[in-house]
Amino acid sequence: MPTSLAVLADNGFAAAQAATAFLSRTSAPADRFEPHSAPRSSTIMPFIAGSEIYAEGDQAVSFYKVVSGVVRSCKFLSDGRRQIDAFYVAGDVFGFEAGLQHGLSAEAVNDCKIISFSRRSLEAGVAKDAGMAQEMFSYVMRSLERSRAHSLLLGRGNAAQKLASFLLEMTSRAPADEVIDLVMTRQDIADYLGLTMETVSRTLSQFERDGVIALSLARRVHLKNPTALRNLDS
Amino acid sequence: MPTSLAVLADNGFAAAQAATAFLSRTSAPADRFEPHSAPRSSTIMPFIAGSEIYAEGDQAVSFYKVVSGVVRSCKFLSDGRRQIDAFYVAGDVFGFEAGLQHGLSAEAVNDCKIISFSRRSLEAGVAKDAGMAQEMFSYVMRSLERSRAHSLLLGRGNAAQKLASFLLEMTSRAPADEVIDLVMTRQDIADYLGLTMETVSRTLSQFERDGVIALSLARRVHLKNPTALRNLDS
DNA sequence: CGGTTTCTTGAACGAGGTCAAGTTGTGTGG
DNA sequence: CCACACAACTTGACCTCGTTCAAGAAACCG
Repeated sequence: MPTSLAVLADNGFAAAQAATAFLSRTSAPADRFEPHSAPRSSTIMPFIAGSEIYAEGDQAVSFYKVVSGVVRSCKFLSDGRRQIDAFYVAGDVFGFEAGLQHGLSAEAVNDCKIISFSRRSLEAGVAKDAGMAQEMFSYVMRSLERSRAHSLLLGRGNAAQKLASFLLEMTSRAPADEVIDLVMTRQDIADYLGLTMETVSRTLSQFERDGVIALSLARRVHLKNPTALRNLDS
Repeated sequence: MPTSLAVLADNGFAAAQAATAFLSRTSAPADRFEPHSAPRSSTIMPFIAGSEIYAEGDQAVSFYKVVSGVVRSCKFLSDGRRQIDAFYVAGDVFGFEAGLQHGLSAEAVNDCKIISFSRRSLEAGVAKDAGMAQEMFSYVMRSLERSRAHSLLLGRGNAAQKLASFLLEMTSRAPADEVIDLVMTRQDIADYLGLTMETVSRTLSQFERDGVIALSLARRVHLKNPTALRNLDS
């Protein structure tokens, strides 16, 4: 197995496994961790909350993996609005591009650690090792699935459904069920769901009044009735 | 070059080219055609307007390429609504899945011809030939880019902006500029943009009143002022 | 603590949805 | 070739949900 993707593979993704997973099943468990040594082509970097990892239009010389913290990828519109495309948590890979430049910006939502991978060295490795291409492929397929799910979410009608989907998505990625610590602001959530901050706040308040959730802190959500959320989400 | 992707590669995508394109530039021109013989693993199939190519939940044993006509991929929601994820025209590849089953349905919008590729034979080829994996990769990257663009579109506010984006997207894929023959119904457009049929109709009428477009037939759009659309789209 | 950011809540407004006719277009059979 | 039927599209009137604008409350941080 090549070294340059060893870190990418740290959550149960040996290249050999990925080879069989290519186009067939990419649902490798994301919670298995194996020790590894960081290869030359990767660099671990800290980012403080709110700082920019890369900007729209930057040369896409690297791609990234979240070690800890949360990252948002987003686009700024000419009218000042912002659209968030995705949130990335520990284990997620982001920042691959078809073109030469990044089409979106990426920013640290809270303090986080990010591993960056040189795109050039990956390309070189890929030419030698089919397994590496397949591993990348599975990451891209996962991005594609998420992006499709996000499109579906945005197209679907009302605010309650969007927030139900959002909470369920966050739960599925959170360490514990029942309690989610949202790291992002209401504005972040709004920009992700195509709503306003106020509507997000109102809808969460309504969920609380209905006994579906409890908010011990503004960003700590207790799921009292996940089934109700799932019914909304449908 | 392996045979099983020869047809996939018919629009300027030799595997060798794709190898260099991997992760760097996938913007191969889609209008160059080279002669080829159909390999064993692919089958050309006609579909009549409205018929189903595959349904959500079907085993994803194949993926597909549009030869002629238009295909929509969509999801049916429990409340009876329908969300269209993408339209595919001649040259587009669709239907790859991370999992074992299709997450969306695909239907013929009008009469069309589709080439189907066996996923198994591709997997076998991929194990032998890195170039093939890279070629698939570039198709998936293109899907990812489109899906992201669609998310952005859906999140962005008003109906006029959505329709402007939609018309520009259709122009970019249409043979001639200035005149677009929309193949899909107003309902299809609505389900793609997260609007209602009525709003689509009203907005197009408004564009016509503003002299931005002309509608010689309901589905034939003449772009009188593309700049105005681009300004809306921003 | 005091200052600042984030979040919540209220009231009025408006874009888009809903419901309901009409109109245009298209294909089919007399 | 026309008449009829059916589907697709347009338009209008009303209503609803989410936005906007504005104020106040809560949480966070030096």
